Amino acid sequence: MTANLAIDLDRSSPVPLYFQVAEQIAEAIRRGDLAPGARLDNEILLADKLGLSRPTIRQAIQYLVDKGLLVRKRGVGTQVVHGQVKRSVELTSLYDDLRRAGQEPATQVIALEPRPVEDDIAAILGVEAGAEVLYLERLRFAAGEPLAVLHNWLPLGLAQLAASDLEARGLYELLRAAGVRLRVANQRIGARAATQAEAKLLDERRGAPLLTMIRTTYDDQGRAVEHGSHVYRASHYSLEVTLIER
Amino acid sequence: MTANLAIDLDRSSPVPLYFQVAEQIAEAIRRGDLAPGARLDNEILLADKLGLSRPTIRQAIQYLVDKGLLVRKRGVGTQVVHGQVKRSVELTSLYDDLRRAGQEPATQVIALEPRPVEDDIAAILGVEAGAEVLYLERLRFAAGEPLAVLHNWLPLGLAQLAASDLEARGLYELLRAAGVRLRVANQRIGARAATQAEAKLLDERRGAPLLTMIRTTYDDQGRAVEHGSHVYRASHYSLEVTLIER
DNA sequence: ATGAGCAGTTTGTCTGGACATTCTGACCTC
DNA sequence: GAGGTCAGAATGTCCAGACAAACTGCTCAT
Repeated sequence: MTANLAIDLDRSSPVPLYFQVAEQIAEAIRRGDLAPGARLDNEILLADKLGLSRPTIRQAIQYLVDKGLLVRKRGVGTQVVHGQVKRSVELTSLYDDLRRAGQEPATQVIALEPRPVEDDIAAILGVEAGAEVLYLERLRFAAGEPLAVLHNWLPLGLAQLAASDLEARGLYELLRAAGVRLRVANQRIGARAATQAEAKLLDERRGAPLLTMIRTTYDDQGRAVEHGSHVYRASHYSLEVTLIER
Repeated sequence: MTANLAIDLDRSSPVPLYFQVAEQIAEAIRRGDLAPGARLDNEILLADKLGLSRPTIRQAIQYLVDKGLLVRKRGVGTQVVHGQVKRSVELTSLYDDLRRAGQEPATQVIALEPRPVEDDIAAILGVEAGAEVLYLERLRFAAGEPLAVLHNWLPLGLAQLAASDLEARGLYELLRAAGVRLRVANQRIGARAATQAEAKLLDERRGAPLLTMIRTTYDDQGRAVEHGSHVYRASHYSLEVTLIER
């Protein structure tokens, strides 16, 4: 029942112990050593086996519960969730997602310039009305085909963004490299018909269904660092999300 | 800087202390007593003030960080996220969402019957191929207008679902009332054009953009308890999601 | 047979403490 | 004035233990 999984710890590593445990359990699930429905050893036994305290084990398990890989039930135990677990929801940009899927993303920068901010965007980003913000418009390709039109507004001074950088890497990756730490994002997802201009850019017919996403991202100080309004070709893209009830 | 918020605890209540703290901080944020960007007292001071231990305070704060209301930064402190925080992502059904928004939802049950399962659905639900599952098809209205067509498949025996129940309440609410504890859901969100049949049901034109959602929900034992394939009128509905980076 | 109650198991909550790591800002040196 | 250094402050990690609550399955009485 309780698979005997081997977990080795490196106490000299800077990687937290709870994280080492969590990673190795997750790996065992991915490999199939821990089948869906399998029960883990109870926390106390597990702590004993690994020479760790129970809080540390709990932290590791909680981490995986939050990611949707495990479920816990008082008086019963901890089990692996049935059904292949999809990639958990992370704060990634489309570019990262595509590259991970082996899709060879490419980007064409249409606009990259400071621009006086409109009032609604100013309110969202928390900058003064009339101030300048960086306006960015891109066309994203995957496997040689146009996939999405991306509009972004960013406060000035966050990072030095060059068009050449944006054509080689994703926006989030560049922000992270510039020391911005993304923490929270609110997204609104909808759909609408393509306008003629959008249809032309995306190689679709006017009226074709597009997936729309409006997103605002905040950093670890709670400041808005990016606002985006994007449209995707529904025929070529869909979004995946995992929800976890606490 | 650090707002002096009054938190009172009831140690005789069955509600966990960390949750009482979290709720009252969240309430202070909603009320505006804690403005966006405001810093909380540090954990040790807070623990001291409330007569709680630091781990308990940490648990309360972590809960709000996970919900996207707060951000923490080592060496600096804990701050309220800028920008009005939307309702966090919870495992709710469309029905709950609509009622919370004061939209007066209504439901018309089109089909509710056991039916031999198709192979792909069987694999998703983890039931044997050829077994029977409950098939459910509903048309959902809001404010008198058709809003979505909902298709669901459920393992038999989970709950006794009557059409009259389904017309008065949401599916998730009924499942919860029957003792099913929903924990994790995987969703895929996309868009496509309406077929003629869908257009007729939803009072749209053929080809109108629809938001699609395919969702599988698991309970606290990791078993699939519901699979749904839904389409929404994009002109009347959009989804909101909050992502948090750990 | 059937139902109620009880005991064991397991996770949930909470305490109190220790040390590590990271960030900020002030100070000092060159 | 520029740059590096260091101390203080805050969160991050980890430990050891205690009691509470919920679930399961067994036992016992009816």
